Amino acid sequence: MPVGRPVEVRRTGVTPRSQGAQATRERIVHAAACGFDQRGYLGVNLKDVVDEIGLTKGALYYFFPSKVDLAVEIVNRHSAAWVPITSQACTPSGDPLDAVVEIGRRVARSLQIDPMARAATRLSIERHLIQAELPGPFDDWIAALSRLLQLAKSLGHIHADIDPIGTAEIVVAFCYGTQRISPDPEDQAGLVVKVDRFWASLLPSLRPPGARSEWV
Amino acid sequence: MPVGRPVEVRRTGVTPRSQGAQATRERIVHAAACGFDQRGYLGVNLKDVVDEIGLTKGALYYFFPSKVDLAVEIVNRHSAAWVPITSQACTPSGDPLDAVVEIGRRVARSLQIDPMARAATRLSIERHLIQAELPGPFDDWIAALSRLLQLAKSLGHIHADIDPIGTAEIVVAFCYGTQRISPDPEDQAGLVVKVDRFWASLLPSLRPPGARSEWV
Amino acid sequence: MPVGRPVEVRRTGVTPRSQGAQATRERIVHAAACGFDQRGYLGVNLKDVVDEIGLTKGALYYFFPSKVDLAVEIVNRHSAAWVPITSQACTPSGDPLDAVVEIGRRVARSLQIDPMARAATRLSIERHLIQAELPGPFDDWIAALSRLLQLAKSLGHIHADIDPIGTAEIVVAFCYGTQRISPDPEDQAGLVVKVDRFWASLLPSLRPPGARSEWV
Amino acid sequence: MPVGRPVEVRRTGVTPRSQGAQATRERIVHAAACGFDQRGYLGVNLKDVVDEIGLTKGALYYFFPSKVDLAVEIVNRHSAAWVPITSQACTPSGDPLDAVVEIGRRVARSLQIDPMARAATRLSIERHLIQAELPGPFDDWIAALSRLLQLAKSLGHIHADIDPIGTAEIVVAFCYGTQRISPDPEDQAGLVVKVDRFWASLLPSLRPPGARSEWV
DNA sequence: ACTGTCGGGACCACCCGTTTGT
DNA sequence: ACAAACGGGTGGTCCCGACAGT
Repeated sequence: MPVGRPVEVRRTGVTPRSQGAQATRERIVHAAACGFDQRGYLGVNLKDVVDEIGLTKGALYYFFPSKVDLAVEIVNRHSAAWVPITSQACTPSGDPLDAVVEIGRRVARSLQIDPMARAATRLSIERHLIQAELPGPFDDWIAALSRLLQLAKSLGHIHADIDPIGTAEIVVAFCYGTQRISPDPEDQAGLVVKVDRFWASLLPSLRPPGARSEWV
Repeated sequence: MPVGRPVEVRRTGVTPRSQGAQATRERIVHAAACGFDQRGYLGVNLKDVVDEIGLTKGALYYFFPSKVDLAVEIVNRHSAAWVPITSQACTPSGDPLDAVVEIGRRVARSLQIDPMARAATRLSIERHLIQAELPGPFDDWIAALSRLLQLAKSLGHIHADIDPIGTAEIVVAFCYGTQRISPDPEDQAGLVVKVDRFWASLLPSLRPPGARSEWV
Repeated sequence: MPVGRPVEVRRTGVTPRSQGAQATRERIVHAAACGFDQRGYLGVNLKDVVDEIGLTKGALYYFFPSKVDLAVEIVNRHSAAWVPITSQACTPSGDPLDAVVEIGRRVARSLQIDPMARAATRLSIERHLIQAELPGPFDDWIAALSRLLQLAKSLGHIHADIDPIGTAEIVVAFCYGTQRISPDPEDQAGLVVKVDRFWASLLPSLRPPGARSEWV
Repeated sequence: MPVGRPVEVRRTGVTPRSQGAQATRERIVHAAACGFDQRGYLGVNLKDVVDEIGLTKGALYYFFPSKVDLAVEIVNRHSAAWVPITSQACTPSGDPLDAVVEIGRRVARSLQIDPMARAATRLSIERHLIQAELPGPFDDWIAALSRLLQLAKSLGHIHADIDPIGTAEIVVAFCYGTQRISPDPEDQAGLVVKVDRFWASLLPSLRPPGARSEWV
């Protein structure tokens, strides 16, 4: 129910602060996302979130009726943001294997630079601790990869005995594991680099002899 | 009255009466480990742990003065248990690459069947939420893999341009990610299978042309 | 909804709504002071304090993040309240010995009628049980008395061989001991009377022959 | 060292450890008394007491069914120990005023060197925190002083308008206050000195003109 | 008789998500 | 949008007791 709000506000002047209200809401979501990313759902307490941005609990509650609503908003927002990433590369033109790699790079970059993306994936994985219906993590990503790999297989770009779903899961698991295993949470700069290295190791065994692309 | 200690009360001479106490302590550690594995450090509350095994907070306090002591015990116990796993395969005899794969299988099996191992790795990764000095996760595992890969490289069993440390990190990240990403925490039965599939995908690109082993 | 604040909600312009809040805070401090006075720091449990004034633990936590904060507030408040008592009588005009007696009477009256004063002195003395930097008890009182006695000595109002500091300590020790030794904590009505009796016994031996004042 | 336990031990040999048992009991009482003296009844926890003397809670519980029993034992032991102090000086021979002073010195010395005495007085004063029937503090001391002062008055050794009970209370209050007010609990070495100084200040105003004794 | 192991249960300070009035 | 207050926990502490060894 917090979502709706007609943003058209439009002059009036009666609600002079609703302009800054959206910004405030944004700041709340961002601060909460940083917390969720680093300490998880249970590790975040709302007092710290609002203290960090100079607000009070009342202000937070004005925008989000509860803590779970905050989590839901972050996850939903992330799902929406990832739709283009996982879908746009699925064009029939071009090598589907290149699309697979490209999607991986985009996801890695997103996780690397966007605390919201990291928070959303973490919240998805911790969703059994949150009393709300949250989507599983990486579902659409795995689906997109599977489709592309299947396509590549039918085109003969990868070995016939490759399991698309299994391979997709390998990729996703590696990516998530790499992000979470980092000893220093701030040192996630190398995620894209590591993903590239991963592909460099994996691709040769996917491709049948003779195939070649700009990767590796 | 607890459960039925199956142990035959062997008179080893070591603390005769502590037999039942040790069993109790074991039950506490096990229950706590299951909780930490599934819900993380913050997601576990001690009341539930002791309720589950029919004890009281007082009993728990007798064995573990605090929650962090429980976590530390679990992590230390796991570190000790993994030493043989990560070290014994490093014999000079045999293909080091086989040793790498074998270690991975053992680790995977350990994570698959042993809640303590899962709890310990999770606690290590969450160690910034726990005020105690906890070792980083998988440190020794990565070290062992790196050494073996370096050895394999010097023996010419893998490509000359393979980065041992980077590859080791890939393996570990994949393994951890696979374990954590599972939608159903109980359905971790497939971990070993997935790891095998992972190796099947990765090994061909590591080996130089002509090399062959019983794997793949 | 708590009780009925009797205060007439004067629109002084200073923090309009904090009117009731200040009153609540006052009630908390007062109830806590009564507890500390009668049962000491460890003898007070916060639940009883808030129950007594019809509040909840949350309300207390809003004003005082911890029990020690409550103690610190009480001690600080008392220190501030005693400054005029121990300093205002130090005027050059008049007999310094009269000032000494007068200060003693005021302190006694304060301890007799003000639970906060009693609580503060008790907390100061128990300060090694409280993890906070608390001032020692009666420090300023002893200092003021010493100064006055020194002055009286230099004026020849008391014997030349009187030790100002030692005498000041005697007075203070007597006063504190009398307050604490009372079998019935409620029957502290006689403190001023006892202090007067004390002075009646002590003064004659302080004064050199021939000196006289309105006391005794 | 307190009273005089019959040390003759009872040959037999059937209870070989009862020798050390009494010593153990003594050590418990002593350690507890030190704790009660410094931190009060509530400030002492039995675990620390037994840890300090290398025992376990079970051992303590064997000797003292509960914490209050420990306190009661200490208070009773002290009461017995003080009987000679407060009574022996009441002989008709000699100046009763000297006896008053002498009693004060003995009490002061006892409080100064004997943690058990300090603990007992403190426990007596805190007796409303302890669910047990404990005697009030200093009762017999005040009674003895009152009697002596009354005698001195009837003998004309002190002013006719001196109130024996009131003066006794002054002395006791001063003594207790001095002991408790010390900033450093270990620095109670000066108690006897301070008491002497107190008498030096007080005695001249008690004695009628012309009286004299070895004091002051 | 004396001592230690193991465990019970109540309580406490503190924390924190939430809500109301303004 | 904030100040004020709620209330249900949570981890931790501690006094105590039941036995089991010596």
